[in-house]
Amino acid sequence: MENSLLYFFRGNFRRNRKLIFNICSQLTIMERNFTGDLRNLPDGTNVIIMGWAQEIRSLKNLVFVVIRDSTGQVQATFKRENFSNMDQLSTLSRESVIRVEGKLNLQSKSKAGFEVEASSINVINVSESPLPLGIIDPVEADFETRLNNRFLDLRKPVKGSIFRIKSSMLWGIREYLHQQNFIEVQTPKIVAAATEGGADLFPVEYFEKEAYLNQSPQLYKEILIASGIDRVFEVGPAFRAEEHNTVRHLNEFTSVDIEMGFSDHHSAMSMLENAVKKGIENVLKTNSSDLQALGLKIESPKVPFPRISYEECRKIASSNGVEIPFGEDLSVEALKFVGEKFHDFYFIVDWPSSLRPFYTMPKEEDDRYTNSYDLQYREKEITSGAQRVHNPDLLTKRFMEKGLKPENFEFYIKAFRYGMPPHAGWGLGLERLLMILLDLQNIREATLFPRDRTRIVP
RNA sequence: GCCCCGGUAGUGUAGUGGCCUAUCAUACAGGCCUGUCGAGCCUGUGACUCGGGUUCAAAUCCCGGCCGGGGCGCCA
Repeated sequence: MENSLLYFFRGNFRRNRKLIFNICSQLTIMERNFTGDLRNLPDGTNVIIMGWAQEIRSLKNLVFVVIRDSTGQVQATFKRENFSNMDQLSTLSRESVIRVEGKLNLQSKSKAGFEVEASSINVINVSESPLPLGIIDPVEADFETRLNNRFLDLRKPVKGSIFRIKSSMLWGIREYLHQQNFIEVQTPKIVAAATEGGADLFPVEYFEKEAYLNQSPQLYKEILIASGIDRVFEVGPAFRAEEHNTVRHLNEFTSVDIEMGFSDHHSAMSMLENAVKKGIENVLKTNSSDLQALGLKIESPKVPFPRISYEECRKIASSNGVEIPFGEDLSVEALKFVGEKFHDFYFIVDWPSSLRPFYTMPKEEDDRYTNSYDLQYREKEITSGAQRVHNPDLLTKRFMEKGLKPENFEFYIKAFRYGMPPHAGWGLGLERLLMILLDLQNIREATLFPRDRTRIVP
């Protein structure tokens, strides 16, 4: 890897020796101004802008170049009277990386009200043309074209906003969990056993053994409860080999998981609604310009979120003419009726045992139901959680009821035999939450490089 | 896994058997224009997913492949 990089530089060096000398000296000696800071500098300041040539408009004695960097954009004006090398600009292509030096003009006639009166330009790296995808073209490309050229797609400021928001939302959630004495952990993604059965796992060749990509950190975070760490959370990839083809499923997504010892589903739900609230509040605090760019007005959700039982949902569906037999999952159609009644966030609690995995704690008073919950936003499921079974005998029984062989999970059950506290937790789909927060129509919009039924490149 | 739909210049589209030498916009190349800012005007380059079939004639109809989109199921 390092060698190939070296050869790349050597090759380029030979071809563009002069250019590289030029760039290196500039990058190290000179400071760089961000376009987002220009407004606050004194008029006439000498500035250096580095970024992409977003737009080039040339008139006879005048060329305008709009430069975009990570903080915004600015127009650089080249006048024949104070810029000798106008011919240099005729070859400039859109999206080339450039460095422009000039004087800041805060009284400019441009619409932005400020511009840079350019005195020099260096083309640091040329962009080929035509572009596979226009950054500022009035026609929006198909999503497939955009994903195939994702690095260009992400140059559009609104696309960047999505991922800045994703980052601060996660930051807010992390901060909250830290305050609540959780520690962040990393568990294996290459595993031997299925979490909840073997159907939807990606097999991987692991030397002489068969292994899988983990669909959830569930078993490992429970084992950590037996380790005495007590409160853990993990942010990591989860892999599902389901052949779904929808706007809200990915085959690789980011799961935010927590598990807490000496705890039940009620305190886990409280932790969840507060984590979501803090994540959103951190977005409100840090991303006002991104939200503005996306044309969104968002409010912090009120906690606690409503709790609605599975049985109530069935009744709501039934009163709208949709019958869900006991023990069957609530269909999208049914959830739409529930979502009409409880918009925004709400919990569906007390799911039947038949719909929940083996590790879910049955209700003491009626074991047809469980101490489980889903966090919903209208008809969309964001999070699934529950109090877990902590008694090893009950756990073994539940394995068998689900048609799973307890001996395949010996490494897991063993952790329950030597003192396992009662515990509860949840797993939250980060992209789903972002999708809901930003009203994105496709979960792939909330993913830099989505992995779906057919896409593994780029 | 099931059902429905689509594939035309770099990008996005119009075109449902002959009027297609394939529309329009944008991008791209060249030219004009002293301040543009969705700049404007002129000129130019550039495309029917692949294979087979039907027909005097196929972008258009039929079959298959490949690629993609949407819905459901399942899930986060």
